[in-house]
Amino acid sequence: MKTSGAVTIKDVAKMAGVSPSTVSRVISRNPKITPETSEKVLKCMKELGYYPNAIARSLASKKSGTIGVIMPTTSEDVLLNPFFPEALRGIAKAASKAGYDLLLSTNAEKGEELKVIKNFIRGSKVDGIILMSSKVNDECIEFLTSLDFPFSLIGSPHCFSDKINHVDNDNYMAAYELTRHLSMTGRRKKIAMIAGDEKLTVTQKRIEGYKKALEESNIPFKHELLFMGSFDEKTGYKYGSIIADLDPRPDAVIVTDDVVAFAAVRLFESLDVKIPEDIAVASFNNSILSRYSNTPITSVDVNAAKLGKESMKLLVEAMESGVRGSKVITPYTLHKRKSTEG
Amino acid sequence: MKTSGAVTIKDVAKMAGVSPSTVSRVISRNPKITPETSEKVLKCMKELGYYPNAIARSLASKKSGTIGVIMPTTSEDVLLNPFFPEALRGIAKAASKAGYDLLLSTNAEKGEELKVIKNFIRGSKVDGIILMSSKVNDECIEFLTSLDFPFSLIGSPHCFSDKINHVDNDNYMAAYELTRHLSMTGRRKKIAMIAGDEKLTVTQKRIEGYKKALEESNIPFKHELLFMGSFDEKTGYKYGSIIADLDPRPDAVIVTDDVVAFAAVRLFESLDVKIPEDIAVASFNNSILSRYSNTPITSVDVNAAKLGKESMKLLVEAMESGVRGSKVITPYTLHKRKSTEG
DNA sequence: CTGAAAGCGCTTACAG
DNA sequence: CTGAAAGCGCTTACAG
Repeated sequence: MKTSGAVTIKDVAKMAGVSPSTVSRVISRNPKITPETSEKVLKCMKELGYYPNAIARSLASKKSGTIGVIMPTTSEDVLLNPFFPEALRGIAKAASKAGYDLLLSTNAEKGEELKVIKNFIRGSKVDGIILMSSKVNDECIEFLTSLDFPFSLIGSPHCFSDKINHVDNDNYMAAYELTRHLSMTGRRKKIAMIAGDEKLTVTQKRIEGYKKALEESNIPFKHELLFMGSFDEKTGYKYGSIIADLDPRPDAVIVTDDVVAFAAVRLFESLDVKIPEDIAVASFNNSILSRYSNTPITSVDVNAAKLGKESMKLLVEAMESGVRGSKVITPYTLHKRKSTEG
Repeated sequence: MKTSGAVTIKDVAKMAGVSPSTVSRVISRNPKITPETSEKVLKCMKELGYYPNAIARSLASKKSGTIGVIMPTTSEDVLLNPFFPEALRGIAKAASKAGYDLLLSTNAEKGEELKVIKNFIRGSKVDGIILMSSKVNDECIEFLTSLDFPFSLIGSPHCFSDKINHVDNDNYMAAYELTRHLSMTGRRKKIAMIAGDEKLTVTQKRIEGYKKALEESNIPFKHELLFMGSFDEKTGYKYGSIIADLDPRPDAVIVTDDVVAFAAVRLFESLDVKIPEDIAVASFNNSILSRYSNTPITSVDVNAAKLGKESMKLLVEAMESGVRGSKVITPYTLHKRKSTEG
């Protein structure tokens, strides 16, 4: 590691005529230092072009000033979907404000998250961790909880939610509202759902909200109208075509992500199934696709950047004040568009 | 920093009946260690649940095993555009393979990149740096070069390119080909261009390629048909409307990014300017928008993930073998779509 | 308010 | 092939 001249605390101390301890105290703004000495030392630091060695500092102080960010492994999630970059941006901004660096998980292989976390923590590389997605029975959550290591979660934990700092939208309500919107705008026959990976807690919440809304609309829930897929186009084409072929055909479908919804819409249109006349489509994430598609798609904006920002705030509280079990619910926004017009 | 038990090298040494030095050598796979001792030590490490402290290791060895990734500051660039997340993904995968962690720049404010870099380097936090975008007269490049600190650049440097490791597409050729494609499909009147920030080297290259193609097509270059904007929708609407109003109206426009192109296309269509009949549109980045827009847009895929991956490879060579001035040109792919049909 | 000393957990010439 | 010792550049009780 080049340190460009490698001016150390000793050099500064010598030049300022004080001890290294004093210089260290000046760096950490210890209030006991007299303004005069502080000023003197600061001047020498500037003159010598001194930068504290963060690594040495970490070792001595047991604090790294760094946050580990664990992204989901499957690259599709990250690439196709603006959610993760947006959330990451929110995290980065908040981290910068709070004075933390971000260490990214680079686990190329699926299911290596726990390994990465162990490496981060046991290697003393991070003071806290942000988990960017939330699975059912997540071994990472379990591990971090058992260690009482500071972390926060984007999404909702499957259990022990009163012990885990997390930030989420009210996905139950969001799905409920979306489904109700469909039934209120005249879709009362069959409302299908294309959901995501059932291991994700967000999937479960949305399914619950969907069911509840059906119930209140007196539309019976039917298993054969609930499809589980991934956050990709293929899922949209596949289930879109199945839905289009059903007899009687559903008059609405709620989809868990815009990319999927968009693919379904394209498929419907290719079959000359009209949107919203023949079938209404409502979705999540309010990506650029949903806004600007040929047929603009009704979508729920989950505000990923806000989720990221809040997760960082929670983490700071967890690290600095030992807070556990904080829960923040972030508002979502329903954007009604042509795809569900009544 | 919790280290969960905090088993150190000493504990392992004691248990194995060897010196800490030996344990250290086992960790770093020093070939001089006999297989027997190595095995014995390894067993003890496992038994004690020992994980090396990466921070301590960094301090002693002067190597951090982490790479600093400097993203551009303006959040728009990162959010609206799949380029950066995709490139980051490529970097992450390659980093993982090479055994490096990734430290992300979290500079919230514009123009803080140099500060972040200094902090990373002088704090000994990183062994190398990847610059994700390339400006003219970039003070970061200058600083890193003057320090001879290992780094690699995504994009092309403005000068000293034989001293700087970088990976780029042939943006000159890409713009040339795109423009030629327009003229070959019958657009011979006026071909406008909406380019990006003129401080970016990529902008300059693409303008050159555009000019060259015009020249070869015997279409005079006109300053008033070259517009400089940002990578956002506003730019597309703004210049799209100006272009639509020109008399005579250009019969084609080449745009530096899909988001911008898409906005322009929308604007044209709102004015009943037909695409591709009245005006052809060609663009860069091959995002989901360009593929699935109402009117699919011809676009150049720059293969951001590949750029990221290659930049990491270059950096590894720079760090481990002292390589400077390597240059990798990554292939692009031109996807011809309806927006430029002849 | 400041300094001397010990220590954070490793690595690495230097001996042997 | 292995060990003892010094050192990486800080921080932090402990004295005074």
